[in-house]
Amino acid sequence: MTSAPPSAGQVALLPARAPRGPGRPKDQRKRAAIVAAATGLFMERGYAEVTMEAVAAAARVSKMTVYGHFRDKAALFGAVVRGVSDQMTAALTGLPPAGAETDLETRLTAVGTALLGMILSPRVVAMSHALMGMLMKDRALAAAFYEAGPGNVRAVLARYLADAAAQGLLRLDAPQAAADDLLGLWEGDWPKRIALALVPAPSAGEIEARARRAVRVFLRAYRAA
Amino acid sequence: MTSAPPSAGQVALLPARAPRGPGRPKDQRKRAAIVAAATGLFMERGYAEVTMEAVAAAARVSKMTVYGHFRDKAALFGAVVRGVSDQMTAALTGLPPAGAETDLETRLTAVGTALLGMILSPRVVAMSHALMGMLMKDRALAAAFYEAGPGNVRAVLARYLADAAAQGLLRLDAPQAAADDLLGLWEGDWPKRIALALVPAPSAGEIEARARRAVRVFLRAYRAA
DNA sequence: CATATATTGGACGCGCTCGTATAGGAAACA
DNA sequence: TGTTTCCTATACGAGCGCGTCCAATATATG
Repeated sequence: MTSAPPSAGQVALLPARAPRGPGRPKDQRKRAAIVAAATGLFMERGYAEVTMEAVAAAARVSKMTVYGHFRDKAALFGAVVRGVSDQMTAALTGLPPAGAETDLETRLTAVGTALLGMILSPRVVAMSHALMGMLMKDRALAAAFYEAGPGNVRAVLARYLADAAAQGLLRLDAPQAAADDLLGLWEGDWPKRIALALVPAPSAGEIEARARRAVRVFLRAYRAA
Repeated sequence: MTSAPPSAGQVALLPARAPRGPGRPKDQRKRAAIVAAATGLFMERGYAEVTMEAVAAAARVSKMTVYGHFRDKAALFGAVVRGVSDQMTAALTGLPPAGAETDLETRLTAVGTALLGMILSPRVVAMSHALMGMLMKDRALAAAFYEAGPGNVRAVLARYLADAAAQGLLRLDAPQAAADDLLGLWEGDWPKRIALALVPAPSAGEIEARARRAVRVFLRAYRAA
């Protein structure tokens, strides 16, 4: 097949085993460089359009080194997915200023601004699209990624809203559904339009304006009476 | 390149010129069969994963006939995009029961149910994803498709909401933005989860329930006081 | 009927990419 | 120092899909 669906074999983790053998150990920085280069390329071109030679060149490494670290293209892609998932979770856990000292509208706007700042970057949009393209062929990996990525965002946001409801700031039946609604309002069809390059990359100001507007609409529907 | 980005050359329209030359004219039914087969295949597999031979076989036609109707793979894809766009517009123009005799909530729920019934079909989800994959490489074609597809949906819905506002049923500043909100609430991240096969194809009941819930939230935010 | 074009089926060249093989040099252990 | 393993560079086999060529046949027009 010209561009086979990656079954994305077992991902080789970075700190797997200590270099306990004799002889020269594998250079983990080269490995990181390979993953970084592959991530960038997969992000902006998609799986099929990226050749292993291009990855090697971008990582300034011999192609054989790439195959030394990863059995095949699918395994490399698996490592990329893993890395992106980890990045997503890490980026989000630090975000929400859980304190209730400031206005809920202000806090939600801040969260939305940060989130959209990540999600609406053209590179990230392109990547998540390419990513989904491959994940659609591997349900197990897809589930793992969704849990670590979008699913985690949903869960964190749902907890956040549930807390606010517990404090009497919101009136909502299902936090999960409300989180869905807020995310839907935040995103709209901007990802589509950005992916198709119908609009330029949104500025920080535009992003904050969109986050704020969506929060206002959301609160009109969910604010406690 | 193994799977080149389709620049999607000029699309050959169906009723272009009458068969005014001497000799045997091209069989337009074969052409239609080719486009239909290609649409189905591109929908469920994506551009790179579909071979011209597969298209020919699915259309029960010789490969040479395919190349007789379309210069190359990109041109065939362009025809597919064109056809899908036309289908979308056609399907939507007949939808909204513009009469104001029934409840606005009921009417919007009906529109949303019909829309989601189209959009959330796993085949359509997969197709729109594959479609975007190629369109991301051809801005002109992307714009044309967006205008005919999602953009048109937005525009129609915005007009619909503006009408309702003119009748005093809604209170909204920007119909376009409100339409965005409603669409965002309708979709949520269901397309993502369906694309990744994390949830089975939604039943008609689930679709209507989702449409109704989203409309209720929307109206809480936008209903006239 | 004569003519021009469409369609078929098979075969094939071309270019591309994956993944492997090989050999020499580099770097980390003991 | 010696040994083991890694890294590089290059070449190469194998497979695959695009697009073309060809000879034979079918089907429309004038």
